[in-house]
Amino acid sequence: MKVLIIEDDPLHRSYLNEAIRAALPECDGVLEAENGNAGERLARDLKSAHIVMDLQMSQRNGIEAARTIWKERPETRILFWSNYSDEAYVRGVSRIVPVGAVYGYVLKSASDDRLKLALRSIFIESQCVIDREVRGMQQKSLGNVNGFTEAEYEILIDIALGLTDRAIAQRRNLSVRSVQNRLQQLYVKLGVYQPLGGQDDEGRFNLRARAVAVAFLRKLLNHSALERAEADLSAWLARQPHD
Amino acid sequence: MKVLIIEDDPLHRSYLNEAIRAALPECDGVLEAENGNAGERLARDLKSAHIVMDLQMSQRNGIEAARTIWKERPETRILFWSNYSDEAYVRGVSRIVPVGAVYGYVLKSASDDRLKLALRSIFIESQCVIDREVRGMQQKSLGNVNGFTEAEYEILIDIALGLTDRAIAQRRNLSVRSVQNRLQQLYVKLGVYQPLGGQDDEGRFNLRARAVAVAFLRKLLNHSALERAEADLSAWLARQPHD
DNA sequence: ATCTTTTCTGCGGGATCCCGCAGGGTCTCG
DNA sequence: CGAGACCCTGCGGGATCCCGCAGAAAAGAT
Repeated sequence: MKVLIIEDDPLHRSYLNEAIRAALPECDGVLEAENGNAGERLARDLKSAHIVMDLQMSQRNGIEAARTIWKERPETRILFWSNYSDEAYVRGVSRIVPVGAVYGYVLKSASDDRLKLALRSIFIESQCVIDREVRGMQQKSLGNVNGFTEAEYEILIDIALGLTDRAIAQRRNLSVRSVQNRLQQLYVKLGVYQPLGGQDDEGRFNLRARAVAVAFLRKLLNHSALERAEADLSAWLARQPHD
Repeated sequence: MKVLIIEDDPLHRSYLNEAIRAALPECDGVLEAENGNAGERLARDLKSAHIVMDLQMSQRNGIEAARTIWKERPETRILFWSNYSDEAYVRGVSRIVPVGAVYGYVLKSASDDRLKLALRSIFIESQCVIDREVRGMQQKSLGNVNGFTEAEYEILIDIALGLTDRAIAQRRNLSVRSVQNRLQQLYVKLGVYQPLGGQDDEGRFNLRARAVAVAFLRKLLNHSALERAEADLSAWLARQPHD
């Protein structure tokens, strides 16, 4: 059994290496990659790898790497080991995990023991391990309580990218008016909507831009989510003949 | 001589601790704080501390901490030790460094020796040390070559926060038209402006929203910059009587 | 099959945004 | 002093956005 580490911070890499050797004595080889690209390559070469990776790497974001790895080999087991439990990350991960796949998500702030336990659970006992905090985020995200529909999240991304209503309608196969409906819905859920009564900060905010701002502040969006979205967008634009 | 470490990652903290003891034998005490708040408190208690800190901490952002520390004791020497050289960070730091202050900015990806050398330069020889990469960012940022004026940066932040033209005008003491002028300027510099000729992706983008998106993608803006801006904004809103 | 709920859609109008045009300030340089 | 460069400002108009209203279509429920 071999384990592949994908992590760009050297300190964290060597810490992980040690933890893996300690927690998994049956493991007979630990490989390291310092970014998503190298990680994908190594994962492709290895027959069936067990992977521990960071999200948020400079070269190629962890979620992208995981997506292509899982696309080629859906049975690969991946433990995400991240600093944050931003909704953007959690949503990004649960969007790409294949059905029935074994994976984990533990925070770097977790204790030594928790990490080792997660390693054993996932790689030996084939059991998913999701940190409490991350799990909470998932629930809040997927349950409709204070949670965002896939449609709402989608349109949030579209305006964050700077698309016009018309472009969004075209991209999502909707009428312009429907796009605007979803926008209104989004504004309400983000607490950005301005009831006409309050003369207080009337007209201070541009709803569209404000929605993006609070989404960022609430970590519903983050840099890597935006990068992924931008990549998707330009792929779509290239596929688009002309208007 | 005592040194204060402000850094939220335990691994990096202990690594720093070791590096400091190795590089500065004349140092007779190393204190650690795991977030900005605790760091500020410790800095206040110590007579005259030398500080090494991370930007990007969860509780209270490094730039905020540095600002209050320097406000109380401008002669404090601070070495910023960060993962990134985002323009947003570099600009944030150089905006708050007091005149004549001794400080440093080195990346975590730098070698062991570079870090130790920086420690000695700053704390012993009173000499500023700025990483090449960061320095490059500074130049590009401050020089007008592909760089952004303070005014442009300011308005970028305002639209990123979601303010309307009118609100911006009010806040910055300008007419609405002037705000719009600056916006146009900004659009041009961000490469977002759409010359009327090109029928290609005509009308695909909402310039205002798109500008914010590319600013984020180019790391001209990041989460912590937005957080600071939001705090400033709400302070200003509170100070505002009513329109 | 019928009723209900949700979502999609067109219409229309007021507010906002984007920006060309033109006039009036300040500052510098010759 | 005038010429030039720069920024600020008002005006006006076309495009876009925000959203109430109401009918049509789709998805579920009884």
